[in-house]
Amino acid sequence: MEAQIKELLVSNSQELFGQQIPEGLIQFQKTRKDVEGDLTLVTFPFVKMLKMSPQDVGETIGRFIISKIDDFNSYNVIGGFLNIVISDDYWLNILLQIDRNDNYGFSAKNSKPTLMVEYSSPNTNKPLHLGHLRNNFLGYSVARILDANGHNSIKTQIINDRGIHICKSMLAWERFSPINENGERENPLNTGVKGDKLVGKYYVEFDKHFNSEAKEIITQWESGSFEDYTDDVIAEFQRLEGLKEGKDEKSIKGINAKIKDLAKNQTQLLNDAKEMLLKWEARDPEVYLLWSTMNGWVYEGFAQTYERMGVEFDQLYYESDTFILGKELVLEGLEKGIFFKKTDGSVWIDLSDEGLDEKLVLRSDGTAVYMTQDMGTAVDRYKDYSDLDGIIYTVGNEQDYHFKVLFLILKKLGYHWAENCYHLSYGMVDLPTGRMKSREGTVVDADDLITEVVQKAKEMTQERGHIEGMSDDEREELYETIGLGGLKYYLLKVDPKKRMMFNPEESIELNGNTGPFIQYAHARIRSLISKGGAYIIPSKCELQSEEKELIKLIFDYPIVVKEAGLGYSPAIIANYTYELVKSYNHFYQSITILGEEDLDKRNLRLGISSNVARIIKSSMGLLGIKVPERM
RNA sequence: GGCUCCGUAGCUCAACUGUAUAGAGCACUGGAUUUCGGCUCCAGCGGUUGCAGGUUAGAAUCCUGCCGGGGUCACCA
Repeated sequence: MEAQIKELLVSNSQELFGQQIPEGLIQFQKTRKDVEGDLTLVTFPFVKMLKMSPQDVGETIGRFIISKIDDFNSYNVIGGFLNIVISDDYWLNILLQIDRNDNYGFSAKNSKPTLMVEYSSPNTNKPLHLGHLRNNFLGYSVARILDANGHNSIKTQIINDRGIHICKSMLAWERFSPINENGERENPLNTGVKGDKLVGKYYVEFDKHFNSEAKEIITQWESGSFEDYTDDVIAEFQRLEGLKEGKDEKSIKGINAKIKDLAKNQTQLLNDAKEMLLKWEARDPEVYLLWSTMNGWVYEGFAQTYERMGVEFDQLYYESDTFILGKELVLEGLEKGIFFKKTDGSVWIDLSDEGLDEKLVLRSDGTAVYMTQDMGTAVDRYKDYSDLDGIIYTVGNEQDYHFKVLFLILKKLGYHWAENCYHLSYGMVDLPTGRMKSREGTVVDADDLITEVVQKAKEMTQERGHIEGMSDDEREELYETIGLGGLKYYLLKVDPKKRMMFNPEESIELNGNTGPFIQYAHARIRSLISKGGAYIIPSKCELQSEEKELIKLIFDYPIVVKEAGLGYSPAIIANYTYELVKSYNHFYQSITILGEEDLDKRNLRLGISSNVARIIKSSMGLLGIKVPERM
């Protein structure tokens, strides 16, 4: 429609305005709700060139296109806005076409390049928390949105299964886990504790011992006892102590933190963990067995959580596999002169030309860091999928710098596809009390939260839901659908890029801009449809404003899907669906459907309702949210 | 401190690539059911879009400065 007007104006501009007008001048926008019209042309841009008032431009164009295009009924000009009213027949025809289109809103499958979406990628030594929920829901939804746009998405994650942090939990388990009467140490089976939670417990355990050992060392130093420590360390401690002289409380706090770091580095425990990492990289059988056993527990625990969350992965990557390739890439880059080696043997890249600084890519002891394995992983993925066009990394915005560097390194290594790598950087989830802090015990556990919202959904549904005649299994499934629907919607409705506030009470609300509100609308329409029976959309029928409003919204769906894909933003879908539902509820409240005696009108309203329900189901599906038939 | 992101109603969030009177939800106040599912709908209340300049016919949006907040600048991941 817009293209048609543009064409018409450009080709007739001599006749209309006595001069050629550039196409760029013709700008459309949506008509305001309180103004009559279906499409609005902005006339301000013409004013300067044509030396006409915005109103006159509007009148001229309005008169002209009304005479040329049959579907245009009338127009009005308000200031610099030309509002065009399109005929009811046109909208009816649109609805008819949409109704017939089974794949409405979606592009043809595999019509666009293959893209990989990485999300989740948790540490294997901590259970999943609220932040991971945003990450998982986001990544999974983006993958579905990309599929809807015709891409072939490969959902993946990188399992952080190696590194010093893993060795910490392993060491702690080996040292501090109690032995039961059967001579076994704690495991998920003999404790009944979920695997990821158990390993997480030992990571915390490590930290406890680690800190107390460091404290002892500081006490020792402060009492003037320095045997067992190198001159460097002693000198550094004394330098830091000296710095405290005459400083305010805040600075002293900072210096004390540095002293603590220094002491931590002297602990036996950390040394042992480091040694374990070296052994692991050398594939020491004993360490390897412990490692694979404990990781197995974690995976088992995570799998349960993913299952309940309703997310899945097509392909997994393990750092324990890719870090070696990363190391090879470092050697390669070293030969090419992209990286350089410091005297202690550590390898770096100098990015000062790019306005960044030097970045470590390999430790002096030859072990890999995060960057090393991320390089390896990326290259590995392109090896595995020859048609892979790009990778979308769903990772929090605290890693903006990391990805900037990673993509730059890949580019410097000569991988042209680095340009198609995109960091889907999302904001942190804050609690009303502030940021989640493990030390302060404010971390919201994913499993607990899900259980809580499902429980709440159960209470609410038992109170006022329509669940008579449902089996127990069906009921349980419904509670999951509503609880998780609310949680997902709550986390996805906000622009991913933005930091957001998680209010536990609000997240289980059922009114207003919430998942259950939308789910309810769907269930209500489905109930209506089943009572109303089949319908045929009439080719002629006068439209009421509520009906036309809905057809226009339905008509917007494909554009919304496209925009959500281009912006990697489920929030665009969520906000659209909410608008649609609000508009439908208004319609439902003010217009009789089944009681309507005029068959055409009844059919039309059923047709609109049916398509609204279909889009709710489809769009919520893109968010990974199920919608029930009854609730 | 350098780099970077953000400041919109009491609170949580919208506002496409600049455009008409900056919109929703929650909260608060008042209404609606001879009706198809009231987890609904309607109305009211609530704003100097952090501040000050600039660009533009037009700025929440673009530019500059300031104020306030987050993130990051690890041989952590």
